[in-house]
Amino acid sequence: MNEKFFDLKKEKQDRMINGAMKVFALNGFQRASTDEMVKEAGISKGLWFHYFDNKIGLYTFVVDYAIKYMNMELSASLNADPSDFFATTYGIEEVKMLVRRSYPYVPLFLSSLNQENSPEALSAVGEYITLYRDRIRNAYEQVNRAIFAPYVNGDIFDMTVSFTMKGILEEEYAHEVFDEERYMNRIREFLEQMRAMSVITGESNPEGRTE
Amino acid sequence: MNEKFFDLKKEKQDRMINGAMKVFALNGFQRASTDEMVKEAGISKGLWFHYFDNKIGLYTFVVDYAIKYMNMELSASLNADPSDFFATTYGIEEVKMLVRRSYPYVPLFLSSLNQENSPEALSAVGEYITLYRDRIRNAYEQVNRAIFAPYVNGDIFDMTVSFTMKGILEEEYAHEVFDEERYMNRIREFLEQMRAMSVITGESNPEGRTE
Amino acid sequence: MNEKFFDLKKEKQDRMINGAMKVFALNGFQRASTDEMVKEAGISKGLWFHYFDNKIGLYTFVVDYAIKYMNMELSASLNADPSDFFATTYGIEEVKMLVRRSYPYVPLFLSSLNQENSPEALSAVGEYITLYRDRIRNAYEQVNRAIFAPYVNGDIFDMTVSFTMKGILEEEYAHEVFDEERYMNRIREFLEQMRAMSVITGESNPEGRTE
Amino acid sequence: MNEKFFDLKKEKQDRMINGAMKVFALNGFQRASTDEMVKEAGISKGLWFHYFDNKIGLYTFVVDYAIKYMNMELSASLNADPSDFFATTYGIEEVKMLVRRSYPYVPLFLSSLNQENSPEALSAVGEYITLYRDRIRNAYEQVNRAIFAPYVNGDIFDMTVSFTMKGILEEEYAHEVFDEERYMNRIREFLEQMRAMSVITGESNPEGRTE
DNA sequence: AATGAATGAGAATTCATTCAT
DNA sequence: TATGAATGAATTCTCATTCAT
Repeated sequence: MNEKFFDLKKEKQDRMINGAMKVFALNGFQRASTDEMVKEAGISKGLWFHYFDNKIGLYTFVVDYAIKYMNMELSASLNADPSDFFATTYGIEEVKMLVRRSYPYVPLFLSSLNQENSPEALSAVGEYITLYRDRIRNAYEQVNRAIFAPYVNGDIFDMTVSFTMKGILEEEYAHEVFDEERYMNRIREFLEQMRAMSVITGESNPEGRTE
Repeated sequence: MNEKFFDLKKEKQDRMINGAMKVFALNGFQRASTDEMVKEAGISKGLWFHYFDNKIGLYTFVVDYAIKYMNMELSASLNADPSDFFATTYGIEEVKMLVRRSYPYVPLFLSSLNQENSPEALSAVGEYITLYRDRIRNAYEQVNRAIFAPYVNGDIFDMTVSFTMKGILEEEYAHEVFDEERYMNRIREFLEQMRAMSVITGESNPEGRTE
Repeated sequence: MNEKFFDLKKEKQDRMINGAMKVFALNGFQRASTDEMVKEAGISKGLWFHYFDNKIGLYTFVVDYAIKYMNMELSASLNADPSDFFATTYGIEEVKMLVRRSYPYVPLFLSSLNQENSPEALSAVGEYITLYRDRIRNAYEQVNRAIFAPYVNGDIFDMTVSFTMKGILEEEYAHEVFDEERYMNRIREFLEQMRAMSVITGESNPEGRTE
Repeated sequence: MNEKFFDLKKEKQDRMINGAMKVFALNGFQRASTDEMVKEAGISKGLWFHYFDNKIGLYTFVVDYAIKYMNMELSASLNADPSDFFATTYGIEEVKMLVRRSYPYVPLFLSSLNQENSPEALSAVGEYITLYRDRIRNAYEQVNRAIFAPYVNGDIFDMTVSFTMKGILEEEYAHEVFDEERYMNRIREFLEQMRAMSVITGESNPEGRTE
């Protein structure tokens, strides 16, 4: 990409980033149409290719940007009790909602990366995704897993939570408009049920910030 | 479509169906390329359009076929304890694996229908999908939900199970080759943990066929 | 072409000839569709190519056939006063209607040859058309042109008659069904007016058979 | 169509219009090949579809253009004695030759519209053709038909003239190059003979501008 | 002789990318 | 910097022709 992109007015940069992210998130790499992105961003096609050599270059940039921004906000704004699994999980979703204010499609876009199956896109993007996964893993590092009942396998539990939340996110994004409150309610209810099912009675951390 | 398709040798029919299903499942309706399907099936492009008028016609046919076949096998081969949630769920996955023997991409294809976002594809296919959802709902009708702990909300629980299993399925299909044993192991472990977390102690149906 | 065509039952031969002629007449050489011809004739595509090597071969055969048949009927059934221009002209149209009974599209097909602009078709067919033109010219050989007023140039007059009759023919064929009576009425009225305009007063052959 | 077409250099617009008109005129709507038009116009296929959404869109545009241009020139440059049938007819042909200087295929194209038999093309184009027919009819409104001999039926006469002139036009366009002088000579000779045959002796308007 | 399944070159159309202005 | 006209390879679909049965 052309570094001069960053000399553009922030507002224009963001229009371009949001346009690209939206179209990529909704269609995947291959099916995403340059014309549509350009229309979303309100700029010309020529300019697009002036800053980003080609579609894969733009994709790479946007992946990088989304992940760096998300990771940054995780570091800046995630302030849940780091020892509590559910508070942490809920807090991460809160951060996603925060990010949505500036970049409405970052959460869906990050989620869509898992389904990407264009080999070209995958090979261009693998290392960035690792950055995000590591950051998330890091957020869970101080989680106290002693609260869980003995029959709870951590890996399976984590997988259950992450697949389900991914499903909820995608369902909510499929609506005409994304209803943030409704989304957070669904997440909260889900997490509460998961806590009730997994935490040893009497120890179920009552201060867990999931509400 | 041209009804003479059914006069073809079964093996050729299946090559065509599998080719179409694979490419549709992996790419979605729009991005799926006729050329690729044709190559997968080892036939000529012309023949494709001899039997199916156009891409959407083929898609409709394949959706119909996948769902009818899956529903048929559910009726013929699902013989788990119908009152046990986990046995039923596991049994359905066993049926999917059975279907895979003849049509390797039916499970992924059915799962992919949820993500389809081409309006053309959706409007052509809506009613068929309902048939499948109804059949699945029907399988759960006799499930005894009294075994669940009072803090277990049925809708949230079902959603958790279905999103997670969808996730596992897609992850396994993303591997070079689909390892059936590994897939069923993951499903079993997951369901066992869900049972352990949700069923009232002492009633946890010890005969539940999830192994 | 394959001479064995003539061993087929006459009725089948004619179905094939009529089917081809109709589709060629209505669409021209290039646009004429093999499928349509085959459907019109009620036979299989394979058989078509069994008797006629390819489209141009069939076209050549049909042109040849139409012209030979038309010329034969001109010789057999044209019995107007050969010295009278209008009687002869009208008589030729009567022969066309006669031919229509067996081969409904011969008249239109012959007329369409003038508009053919596919180079391939033209080069394959030139000599046959000459046969027809010569036969028509021959029919006019004994016409007495002394009856025409001095300001009537024969070439221009002939051209006027032939272009106008071609136009009428095509207009009538454009109707849902070809109305023979109506067609012959239009021809008669036209020829009568032409006679009134061109023949020297007082000599206007009152027995001229144009009705 | 894309209105920006009109921002192109006039010369390029005309190359595109002429290319399309030529290929449509010679082949009819269906058989007309985009590749051929593109080659005629010396531009790329992509550009074609950048300005005109699809083949029928281009066809509609070209019909509209040809008719508006022809009607405009009829209003601007037809200055024959409006009461004289032959002068008016000849004048219209002069206007066609004038139009040919800018758009060589307009006359043939307009003539070809009568033979169009693609339903798609016909339904897209019906109203435009009416505009042209009305304009022509309008040109004949002041014609004095009292000069004609009593045996001359106006409808049959008009039909004779129009079919014959259509025939001459198409014959001349069938030559390698269109010889304007030769064409106008044929038209003049034809009209003179028609006048001699139809106008009452002694009144034959001697100033009629057909020479 | 007869069928129609099968083929592949060619048609219209889309879309990432380039380039003159 | 910014535009959008221009390109051509790829895509969906058609059709004359071939070939196994």
